[in-house]
Amino acid sequence: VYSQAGFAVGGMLEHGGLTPPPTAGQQQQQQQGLHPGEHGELGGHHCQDHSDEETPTSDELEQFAKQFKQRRIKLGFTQADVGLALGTLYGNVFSQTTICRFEALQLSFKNMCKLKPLLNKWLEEADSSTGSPTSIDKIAAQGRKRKKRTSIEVSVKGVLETHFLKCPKPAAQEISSLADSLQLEKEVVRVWFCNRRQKEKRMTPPGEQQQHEVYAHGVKTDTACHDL
Amino acid sequence: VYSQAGFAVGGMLEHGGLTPPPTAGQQQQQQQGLHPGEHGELGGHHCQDHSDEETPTSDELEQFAKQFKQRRIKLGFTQADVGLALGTLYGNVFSQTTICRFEALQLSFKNMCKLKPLLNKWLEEADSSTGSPTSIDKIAAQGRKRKKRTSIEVSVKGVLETHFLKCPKPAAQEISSLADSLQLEKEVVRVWFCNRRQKEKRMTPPGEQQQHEVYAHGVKTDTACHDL
DNA sequence: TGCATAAATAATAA
DNA sequence: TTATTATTTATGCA
Repeated sequence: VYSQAGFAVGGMLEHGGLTPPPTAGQQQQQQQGLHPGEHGELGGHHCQDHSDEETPTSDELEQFAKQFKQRRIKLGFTQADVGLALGTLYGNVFSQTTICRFEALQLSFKNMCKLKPLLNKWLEEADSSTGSPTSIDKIAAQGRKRKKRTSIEVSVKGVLETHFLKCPKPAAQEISSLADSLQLEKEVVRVWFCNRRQKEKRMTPPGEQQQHEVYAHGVKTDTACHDL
Repeated sequence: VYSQAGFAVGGMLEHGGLTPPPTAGQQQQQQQGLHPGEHGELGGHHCQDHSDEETPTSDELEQFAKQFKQRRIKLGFTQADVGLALGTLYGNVFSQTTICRFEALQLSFKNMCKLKPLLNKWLEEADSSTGSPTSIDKIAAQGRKRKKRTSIEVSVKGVLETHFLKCPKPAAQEISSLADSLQLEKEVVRVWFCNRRQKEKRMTPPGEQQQHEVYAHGVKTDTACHDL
């Protein structure tokens, strides 16, 4: 295992993990505070994948975790898949729970560090051997009768959500173009809206409405959501 | 508290960072990513795009403004949203008017140049992190966190269990009254039954009775349990 | 740490 | 559309 260079990290990332202290937590703006350290790293010098076999910084871990999740989803694996794969691949099985916690940065720093290289390795493998029976592809599965559950990326979800707010019931054509721009099957988008509407209905009745809506364009527009 | 990992901003590379799947995808893979026939320079998918820091030409500005607008819309943000976001993100708030003028190229050249990098940054961020609690997406109403896991008391569980045995699939109304008498949210009860049925299914097939030819679709013997 | 299960959500059935 | 199922993710707790 990896010896920790002198690193007095104790119960770091307890709950909020690496999340910085809730600066002036009033309002939902609490996420704003984290700017002191991130600044201009944007899309800059991260071309090469993490080659940190050494103790990474919290930031790196954060970055990695996020990236990891993104790619895992994109590749179509579940947390459980990964946990299992780690077992068959490197001898250490992990529960879905653990993978979940890793992605959410809810493990101890030490733990995160220990897991990172393994996951990174898995990622590389999964990434390159998409399709080859090497090991990971349990995807093969069997003749699924049911369509494999699509995993929609967070960012994409955001877009959908936004659209929903503007127009909860888009016309077929709108769905088409939306699906097109998001590179999703039209059917997937259609279903998403169906489910979203259902959810809305389930949530609404309980009276309680969100109180402060940050400068919402709150005009609960009628129905005709034209445009585009 | 569940302030789920805040994740630093960082312009995570959408999919250009790690090894691009060279395989001839045989997997349904729904390619997330750049939109087909559109531009190809926005978003931080490059390792080095310093080109934005320097004085752009009028043409570049025009191009950018156009693309910006397009993507802003696609992402579902209003000009006002952007203006505000710039404030919370980088310290400079701008009015909707300004953003509008930017998009319409109605600002002075100098002004345009000053704004461009900020907007570009915003775009990258919005593009890659829609959904993560970064900041921008607050707007996308994505602010709904996961409900805190309800803890059902043993005694209450007992009651539920009993009911389940009598009727594993209660109607909405029954759920309501049950929830009412147990002082639980209706939704919680509904979900409980859902999960309970799931569990039943998992447990029922004693042992591994996976195989066995195609038996005509299960005889949905169950039905509403109208007996109260 | 992981099990058991609550909650969330994509896909289906009716 | 509504009702449910099937699958996944996230947590309380031991």
